[in-house]
Amino acid sequence: MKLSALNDMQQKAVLQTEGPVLILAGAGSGKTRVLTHRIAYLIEEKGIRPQQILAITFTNKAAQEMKERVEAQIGVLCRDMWVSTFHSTCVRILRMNIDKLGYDRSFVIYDMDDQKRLLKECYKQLNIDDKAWPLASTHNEISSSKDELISPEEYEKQAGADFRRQKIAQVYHLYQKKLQGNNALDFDDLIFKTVQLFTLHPDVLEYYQDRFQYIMVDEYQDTNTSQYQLIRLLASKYKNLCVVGDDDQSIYKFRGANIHNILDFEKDFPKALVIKLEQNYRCSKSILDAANQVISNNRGRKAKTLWTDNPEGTPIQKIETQNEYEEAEYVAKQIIEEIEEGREYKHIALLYRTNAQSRVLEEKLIRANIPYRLYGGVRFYERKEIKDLIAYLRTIANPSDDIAVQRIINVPKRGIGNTTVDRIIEFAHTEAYDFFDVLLAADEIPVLQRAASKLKAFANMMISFQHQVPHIKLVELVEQILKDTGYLQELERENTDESEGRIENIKEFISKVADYEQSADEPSLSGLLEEISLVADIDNYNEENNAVSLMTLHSAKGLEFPCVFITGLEEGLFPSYMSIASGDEQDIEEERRLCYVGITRAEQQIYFTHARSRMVRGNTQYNRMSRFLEEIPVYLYGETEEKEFRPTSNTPIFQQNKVNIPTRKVKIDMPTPTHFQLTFEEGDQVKHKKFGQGVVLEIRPAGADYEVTVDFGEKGIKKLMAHLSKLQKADH
DNA sequence: CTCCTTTGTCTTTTT
DNA sequence: GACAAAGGAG
Repeated sequence: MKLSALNDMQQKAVLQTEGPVLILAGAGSGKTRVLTHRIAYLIEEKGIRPQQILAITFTNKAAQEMKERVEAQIGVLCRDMWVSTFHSTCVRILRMNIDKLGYDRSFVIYDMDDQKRLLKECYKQLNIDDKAWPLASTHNEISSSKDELISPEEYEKQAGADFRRQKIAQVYHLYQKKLQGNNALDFDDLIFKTVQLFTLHPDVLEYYQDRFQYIMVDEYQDTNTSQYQLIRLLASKYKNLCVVGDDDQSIYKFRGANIHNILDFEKDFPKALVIKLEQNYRCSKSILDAANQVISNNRGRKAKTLWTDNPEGTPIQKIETQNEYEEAEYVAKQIIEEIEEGREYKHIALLYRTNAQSRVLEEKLIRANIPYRLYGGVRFYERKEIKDLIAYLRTIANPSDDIAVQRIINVPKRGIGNTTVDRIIEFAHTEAYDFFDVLLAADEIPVLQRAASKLKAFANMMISFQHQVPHIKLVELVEQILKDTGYLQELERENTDESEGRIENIKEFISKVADYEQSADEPSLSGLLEEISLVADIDNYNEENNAVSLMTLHSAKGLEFPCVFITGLEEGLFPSYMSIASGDEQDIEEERRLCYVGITRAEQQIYFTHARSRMVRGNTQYNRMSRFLEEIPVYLYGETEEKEFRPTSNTPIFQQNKVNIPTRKVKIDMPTPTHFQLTFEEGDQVKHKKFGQGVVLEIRPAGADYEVTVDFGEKGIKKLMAHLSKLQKADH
């Protein structure tokens, strides 16, 4: 086995196979290489069997790559080696054992949307007003409690006399009861229930301890308490635990990530060997310097200095524009320049803090005929038509899944309205039936008499699908559903751009099902559903596809690109308004780490852009340049510190052509009028819905719209966006 | 029961 | 601006 390709520290990390090891791996320091070599070394030199190894990665994509790399290196397939994410690992364990916790082994996994629906149901049943108790915050509280391994009972105990927390405890209880009744787990349950399984059933724990004698965890800085406990339990017998992480890249606090897991590793595992990988192989010197300068403003870090032998490289670029449209135009123009100088599309990434920022960028890329691919945002499996189809599949796989049944009971329309559905829920609840069972017994229930025939027809159709499952292929099942329910027919009848897009998506879904059926070891309906619920969008990242990548800074973690644009570097956007307003320096520090992650994605070239004004949620904001850019010393920006970009009115690249986006249909509503036609001028009388009639004092262009100052007399002088507020010219 | 319009809230980030 | 929920008409 060749270790000569590794530096001293990397070799040390590979060779120390026994006992607890903490690898502090700076950005671009070759940690993936270390991990794959380590696994290969375990198998080849130490004679460890692949099935004794468990490696946890952050994404499915990373897992797959790591496995392939190991297999390529040792020339043997390792089918029994578990390389996967926390969630997938837990699902695998639970599928074998969850009956011990009173669930059925064919449980389904609820995504965010399902979770919210179920919560809403709880609200209804408990008579809780979602105005006074925002759904999102309740959901958040329950989710983070689960991350902290706090059960409903425990939560209630801790709530004490606190009214708010008592109320949430009530919801949490019911929510959990309903999940179990639907034979469903949410994301957080996957980990929580596995820990519970291990704590309540030591024999099961011991089985997995003996099986996984060598455990490795990547991106350890982003593990939360429940994940930590899971690993601690699994590793406690043999203690061959190797964790890899970088405290400077911890960016998932909002998801419960506990940075102390990595900061206190040596406390938890006293004899741990700590190895620091400090040589960066990825970034040019300028880029790394910039990143180091930014992150040096954080306190409470593990001491380390990331350095590189790489050349200085080209200076980093900082560009200011008037607004987000010009920012996007600059980016598009600059991408074209990069391409002309020989860069490939797939080597360019466009990063931003919030998903909402992608729209304007997409628009300009399309006009400039630049192929791109969008990751995140509205995910493929979250689209209405896809979720509908999945709900059908879920109903077939698990009729107890009330949320799925309710989603599709009247999609497409079969004359089963809200009133009927409410009555079914009511009845199911008082008599403790599954929603689906009520459908079958509808004609015996007085309040459902009128709808009974429709309900039974629906239920029978689902049952007949169920009977078919063992005999036909999954693809055929999906096609059968589309046909028998009339779903496809209805879309075809609509015949709009939108419905066409939906049909496209359905076709893509079918081909994904076919892919699954071909590639899976033992394809099954529940296996398909599981895969669907656990894939992240980034898992579909594909090098083959020669297109610019657009994604949030969070999604970019673990990836690298020769050329990176980070857009929207403005106070209030990045760092986010929330982190500034909280007044907690720790929140700013998390944003700064996110910035650090962003910068260190770049190998050769990085561009920072910020806009003086930007539309956020319908109104224009004026933001100062981000503090993070102030933290980068001037000399790194090259000769000209700040450049300003001014588009010329007829920049040739922005033709109105649409471009075909290769694989995924991206939802964009084009074209957005660049020049909104005003029907009035200064001095005219205009009408407004709320304020009535007024006189136009001033008109200023702002993005695609105009900012108009109007004197509404006693209602005051207002600044309005002409298009947005639908200002109309009025006669006297 | 369905379709259409209006209203209000919202967003940081995601397995 | 986007989307869901609520309200009103047929």
